[in-house]
Amino acid sequence: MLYLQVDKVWYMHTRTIREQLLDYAQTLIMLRGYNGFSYRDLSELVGVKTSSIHYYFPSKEDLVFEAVNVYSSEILAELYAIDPSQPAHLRLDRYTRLFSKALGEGDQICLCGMLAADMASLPEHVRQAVQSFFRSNETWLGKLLTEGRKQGTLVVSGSPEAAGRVLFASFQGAVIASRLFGVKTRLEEVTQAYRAL
Amino acid sequence: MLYLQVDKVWYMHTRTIREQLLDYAQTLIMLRGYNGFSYRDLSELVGVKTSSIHYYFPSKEDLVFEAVNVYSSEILAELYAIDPSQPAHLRLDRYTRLFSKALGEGDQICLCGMLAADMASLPEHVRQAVQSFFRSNETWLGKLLTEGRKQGTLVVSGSPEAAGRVLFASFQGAVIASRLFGVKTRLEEVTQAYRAL
DNA sequence: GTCTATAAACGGATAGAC
DNA sequence: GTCTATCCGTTTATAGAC
Repeated sequence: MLYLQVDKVWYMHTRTIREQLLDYAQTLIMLRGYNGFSYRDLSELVGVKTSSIHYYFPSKEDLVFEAVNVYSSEILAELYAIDPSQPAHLRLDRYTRLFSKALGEGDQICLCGMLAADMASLPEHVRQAVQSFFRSNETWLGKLLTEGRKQGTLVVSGSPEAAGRVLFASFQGAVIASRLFGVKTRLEEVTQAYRAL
Repeated sequence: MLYLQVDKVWYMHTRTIREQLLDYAQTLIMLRGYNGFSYRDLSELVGVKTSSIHYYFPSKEDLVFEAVNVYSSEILAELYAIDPSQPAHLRLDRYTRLFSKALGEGDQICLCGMLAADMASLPEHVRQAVQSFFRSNETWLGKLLTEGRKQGTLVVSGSPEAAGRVLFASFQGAVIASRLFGVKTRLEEVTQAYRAL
């Protein structure tokens, strides 16, 4: 739920049409990918005509660009909100739970993982937004692994940068496999593989 | 190149229309996903009308089902052809090179990884074919890691089954990231992360 | 802002001639 | 087997009234 300041007073805010459109667009991309949903799908979910959607997002590329930026901002905000003073292995558990939310009801995958798969259909500025999301996660995980090794709770080999990239790839692959097999355990198996005995 | 025995004689065989269709379908799926290509695309690539494609593959689901089965058979044949008497870490390098071929000219990802992302658009028997491919790879990698640990060349933690699943997920995620960033190093970083010092 | 109406191309699929 | 012709719903997008 969002709040808006108008005339120095805070009003509770029911989501605008624009917000609803972005929200459902995110869900549909995570479910079926960029080429797997249409303005008609959104139209039926939100209850406006497809021509009204073009008022907010002139083209589908505009819509997906804004959707990926909103998604990225929200996830990264949660990521950077993880208390850095916590032991590394506990922060890794927090990250795993954060990533698990992408699964939704078990039928979704990470929006940026999906768009990375659909990249051949997407314009350059969307690629850059997705790359930015990947890099932020990879860097964060790389630092986490370095501290975990120092603290003796996580097992890492090689450079922290490369290890962060590999770990993020594992999570992306794991969430895809998790949905494919209809199980929730795949993400935790990734975490488990990095835990020191 | 295929060879066919006709009247006790081996003739070199130019690919049939059917074979070309399956071949290009595989490429298009690896490029753009199930919802990202059409019978028209195939029609222009092979040089037959779209109605002729329906002669071989009545529906698009028939086409993708056969494509995933051909792809799976070919990759698994190469996988099982890897000499089991070789040291585990060398077999892992062979696997990495095998998986790298999915990248093509750098613009493709693994067909089964792509279809796993597109799974919400696909029928149940395609899901089972993709699951089967995942399981075969995961099992093979799990055994490999077990032997690598025994031989002291690979670093693994936890059960071999779970480790195989995590490693396969890493490869799937790595090939997606590899294409996203236009680099070829991501797959090797995965291998590197499992190598004992 | 939202609608109706419409455009123009594309989607998978079928019938029937050759 | 391959084609022409066609069906009919879908898709993204625009123009213009309200």
